[in-house]
Amino acid sequence: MQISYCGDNGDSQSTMRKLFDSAAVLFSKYEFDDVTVDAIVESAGVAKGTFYLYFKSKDALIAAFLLDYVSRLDAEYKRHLDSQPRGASASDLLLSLTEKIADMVTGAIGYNRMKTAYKVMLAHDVNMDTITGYNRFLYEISADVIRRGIENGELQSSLSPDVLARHYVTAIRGICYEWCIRYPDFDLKEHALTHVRIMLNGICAKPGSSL
Amino acid sequence: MQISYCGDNGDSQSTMRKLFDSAAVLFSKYEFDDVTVDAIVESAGVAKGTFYLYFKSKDALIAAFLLDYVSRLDAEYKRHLDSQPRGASASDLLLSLTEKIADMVTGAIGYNRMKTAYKVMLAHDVNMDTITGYNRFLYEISADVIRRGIENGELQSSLSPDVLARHYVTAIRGICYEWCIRYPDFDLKEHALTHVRIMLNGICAKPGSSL
DNA sequence: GCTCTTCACTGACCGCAGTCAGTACAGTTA
DNA sequence: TAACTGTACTGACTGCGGTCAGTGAAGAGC
Repeated sequence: MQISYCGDNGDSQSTMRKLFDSAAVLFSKYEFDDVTVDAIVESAGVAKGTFYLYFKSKDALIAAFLLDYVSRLDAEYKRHLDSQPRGASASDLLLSLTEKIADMVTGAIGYNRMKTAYKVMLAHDVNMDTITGYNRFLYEISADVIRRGIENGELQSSLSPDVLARHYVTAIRGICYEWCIRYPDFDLKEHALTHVRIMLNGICAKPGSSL
Repeated sequence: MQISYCGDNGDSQSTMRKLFDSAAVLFSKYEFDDVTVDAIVESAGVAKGTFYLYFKSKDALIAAFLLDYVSRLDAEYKRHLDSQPRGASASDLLLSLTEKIADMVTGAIGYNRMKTAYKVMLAHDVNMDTITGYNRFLYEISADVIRRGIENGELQSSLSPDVLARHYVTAIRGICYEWCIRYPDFDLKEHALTHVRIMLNGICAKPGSSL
């Protein structure tokens, strides 16, 4: 896993790694909020000032941690899609992807990490491009599904697959945000599936299909 | 305007008002982040501890400030809908409402207030029910539009108007969130209108309509 | 008169994120 | 050898959100 911000000459690289790895250990044990920068630097055996040579802020470190996480997530989403039956329709694929995302969010990722991620993205002084940038792998794989659906006539829209994929991801992100602010009184998977069905019916060539 | 948390016997009420009003003045001049609790209590002429008798946290005060704001916003949305021509279709009303919301968000409310609102909602230890609760007026007025659309056969869905309204508001909130994290590189109004069109086509009885 | 309780209010204090003037030391030049 | 430069690192310090033991005044009961 590659971390940004590093001048990579010997020691400085390893200091950064020490900080990142110490933080990763602490993050796996405690909530982000409960892990102090003091604890991280103590565990890494460096002074507090050193931390800020390598990370612009605590949020920046959290962002680096999350970016790493997200790229592995997207790889898993891709694997999930690839494991679907050959003849699956684009709608089914998109719904299956949605279900998979909901499962990951409510399961492996969990409320606290999601909440922190959404907070950090709002901070806006931290580079979260791997998560928010349109070159994120998730945009690519959902655009692929949509493109194939359009090519075989199953889906139809005046909008490009890329634009539709952006609307899909925006919707999913919005629903995950809603899950965070309503937690635990919100069924993420059910809401996400219903929303995607509403959207799909809007771009389906054959209307009147089940909702 | 009614603020929560108040024991309302004489002096205590006025101390709360002093705090709230001092904060409101400062919030109108500076960003939320730049207004310190120390500045608020100094301006209100009370000690810091007193602040925490009336507000659970700085976020709670901001929430109270925003709640007030939102109820006035929703009233304006209602007025906007009422001012639309008599024969306007449900789709047109929903699109017009969407446009109005986008205008308010990018205009009167602005990036910083939106960002803070979305951050505070994530905090989850602050009561934002007036904004997130399903009894928020915005849910009611959008459900009304959808209900009338269903009743006159323009819209069709196995889902209830209330559920559809929740999906509508969730979508709008999600797109506003997206606007915040991409600010300023995101056309809120255009994205919101397109998304609502996608959703509408999904619940329109007459398919094949323009997208 | 006197204690006891209640309650609005106080401000010194704490924890934590983030800062910055300063140190130590390994080259580099003269 | 001496003076200079760049750089990895340091830790005391600041600012701010939030806490809590304590104060003073206004009743309640005797």
